[in-house]
Amino acid sequence: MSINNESRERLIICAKKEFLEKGYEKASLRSICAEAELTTGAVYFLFKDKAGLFAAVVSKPIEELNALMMRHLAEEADEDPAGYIHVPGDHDEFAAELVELLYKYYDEMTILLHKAQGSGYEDLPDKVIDLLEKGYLGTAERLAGAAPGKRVNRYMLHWMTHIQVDAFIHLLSHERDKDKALEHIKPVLDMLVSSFVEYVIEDDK
Amino acid sequence: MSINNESRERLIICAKKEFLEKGYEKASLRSICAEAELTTGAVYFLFKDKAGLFAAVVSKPIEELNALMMRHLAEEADEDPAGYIHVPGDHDEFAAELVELLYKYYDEMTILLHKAQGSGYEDLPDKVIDLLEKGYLGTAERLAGAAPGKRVNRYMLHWMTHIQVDAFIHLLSHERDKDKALEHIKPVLDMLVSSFVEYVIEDDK
Amino acid sequence: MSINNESRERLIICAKKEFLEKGYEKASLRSICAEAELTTGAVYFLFKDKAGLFAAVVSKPIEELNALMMRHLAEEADEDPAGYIHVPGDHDEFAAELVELLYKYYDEMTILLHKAQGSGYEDLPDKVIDLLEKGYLGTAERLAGAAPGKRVNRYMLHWMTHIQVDAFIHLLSHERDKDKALEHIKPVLDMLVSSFVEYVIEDDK
Amino acid sequence: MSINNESRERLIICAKKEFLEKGYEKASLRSICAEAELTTGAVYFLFKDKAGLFAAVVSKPIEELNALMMRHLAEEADEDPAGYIHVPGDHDEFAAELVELLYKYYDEMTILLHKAQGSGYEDLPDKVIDLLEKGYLGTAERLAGAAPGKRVNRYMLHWMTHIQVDAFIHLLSHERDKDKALEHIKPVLDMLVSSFVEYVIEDDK
DNA sequence: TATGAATGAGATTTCATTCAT
DNA sequence: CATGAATGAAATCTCATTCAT
Repeated sequence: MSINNESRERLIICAKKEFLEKGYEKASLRSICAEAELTTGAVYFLFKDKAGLFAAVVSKPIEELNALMMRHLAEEADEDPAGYIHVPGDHDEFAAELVELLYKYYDEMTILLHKAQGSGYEDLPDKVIDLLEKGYLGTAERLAGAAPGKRVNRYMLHWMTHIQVDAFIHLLSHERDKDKALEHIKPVLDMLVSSFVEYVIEDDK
Repeated sequence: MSINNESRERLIICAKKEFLEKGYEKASLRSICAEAELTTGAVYFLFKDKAGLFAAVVSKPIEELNALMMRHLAEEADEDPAGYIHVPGDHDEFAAELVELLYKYYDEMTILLHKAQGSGYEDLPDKVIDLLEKGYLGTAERLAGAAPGKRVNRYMLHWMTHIQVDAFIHLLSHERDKDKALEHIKPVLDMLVSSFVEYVIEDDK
Repeated sequence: MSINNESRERLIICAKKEFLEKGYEKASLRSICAEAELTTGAVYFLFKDKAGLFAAVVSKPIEELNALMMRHLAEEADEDPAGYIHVPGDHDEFAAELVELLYKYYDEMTILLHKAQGSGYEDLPDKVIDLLEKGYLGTAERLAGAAPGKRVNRYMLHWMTHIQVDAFIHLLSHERDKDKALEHIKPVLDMLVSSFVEYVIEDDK
Repeated sequence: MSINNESRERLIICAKKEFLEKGYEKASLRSICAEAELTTGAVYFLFKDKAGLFAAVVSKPIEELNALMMRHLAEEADEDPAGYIHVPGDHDEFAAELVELLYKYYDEMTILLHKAQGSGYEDLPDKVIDLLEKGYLGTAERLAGAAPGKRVNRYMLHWMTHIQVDAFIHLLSHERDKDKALEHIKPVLDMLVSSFVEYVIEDDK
């Protein structure tokens, strides 16, 4: 890209710190710039505005997260519905990749999850949930279709998708160590997968 | 004394609206007062400051919530551990009361859950989780103690308490109708209670 | 006076404290009234306004001080000019009375001297100096008139009156104990009286 | 850099005027900025805050005053104690320099002496007195040591230092013309120097 | 006598943003 | 590529004062 990435990067690092401490709205461009030994004008030259600076901090993690989600969803669509018969450890691979990503961008994820109010990115979890829910809906319908007298409970589908996402958010908020995180997430996923079939697919009427 | 609470109440109503729209920090005393047709000075006379006004909006709901939690916890402590063997519909009574309360103070609860950043009340869910977790730990230990070769998985205990609380938050955020909410919450609770025994109580080592 | 002096007096006591701590301008009627367990309205009923409350705190000490000054000046006017020939201990009597008064109203005097900015009483020392200077001018002129080739240096007269007053202010600011104060003031007065003759009465041309 | 100090200087000039009129606390940034045809934000950019603006007004005079004091004290320390035997006109040189400085910064000095309450600079005279007193204590002790049966009266030392400083404050407050001021101060200094030896050095017990 | 309610004006400060250079 | 200067709007809060009751 540009020749002098130095100021840009210094600004991103300092912004990350400030956003993490104070949240998007309370973060002060002045403080960020003072820390980066630049003036506020530089932000407007390099990033257009405060929102642009925030985007520069979080966009790469978001893109990688999106890519991972899409791959996960595509794989799930290819799967045989029978695969949803619960086998403990099923989703370990995806979970491992996700955890890897989440902890690689620990600060950025923390900002996105807890410090993004007012930034236009505050609804990332909701977006992820929507995305996943659509994918899971296909699976659930195939499952329900294959069993007579069954149908999908849409509220439970949404909620279970929600707590699945929440499980990772919770993990990130409560466990700073990646390896311990991987240990924690296993029974959680088992529970989620097993409950999915039992509570999302309900008796017709 | 204060027979004439009119201004006070007008202020609370307008504040509720503003907090709901903009969140605690972005809420403007000026706007609130303009809407209530009073000057900002009136806020400082009637409530001490912005925080005091916020407290006036949310304190009653919080107190009632706390009282309900305490009662719930006390009842649970009295229960026979055998009671935890899952019978669908088990916790319906408590759930019903809780839903009743949550929807009675729908706006206030929404504010507390999503719009309280910076107010000193932002950690209400965490506090509730802590409270419940302590109560549930007792139950879980009695359960584990009664079964040989079992022990409590503390991370799962915390997480399951977390998603239980989250279940109600989710409900409030996604379903405006109280009766539908009651329908939604039933299978959720069933799942929670049943999974609790299975995943919180794990094999020793 | 009025039947119920209680509120009035409580207000005066609390006001004295507040003025002493914060000075006239920074003193807050609200704080004073809160401390006195009354409302601000009471001040306006009992004292007209903030200035009136201040006056109520300081007027008695001022009156007594004025009375003492007048007496001192009258006595001095009666004196034989020869009396100004310096005899150490000369003015001890007046000094003792003044010190007595100053320390009887220690708080009030402190307020008047250091905490009265903005109250309309900030120039008390100047007024006292003016008063004394007029009296001393008579004495000085009689003295100069009695000695050929001598005249009064007006600037020195003013300055010496100034430091005489200042001597008492200084005393009050640096010595809380009345008896020690009386010890300190003696050589000061000796110096002042002796220098008076020497420097206020100068050679003609 | 700052070739364009225009706003900064306009602000300082207007601030000086406002502080002189109303004192530090009552001075209004709004008024200052309105007069300077700038917004209050400019003050916060150019000086950090109200205190910073005040400092910008008075810091140079203070530094020069301090430098002069130090030089005076250093010279005095070098002097032969015998030098204290009173020769009228002794200290004229120092006095002349001091008066020069005081009248060069007439407005700033007036602000510092009478309008600085609340600014953190209100105790300038006390600081000067402390500084001088320490220097004079050395002189007084050498003097007392050289004469058998004599000792230093600390209260008189402090008070005489106080009135020395006060003499210049008095001068500044009562005489706007520098040359007349120089005339006035001469006999004052004579009196001070001569009384110093007589009243600060007292008989032992 | 005194209260409780409210005003209205003012205070300092902070912020994102702009723009000529 | 970045600075330095400045804006303008908004923020919370504090105060002396008033007045019907």
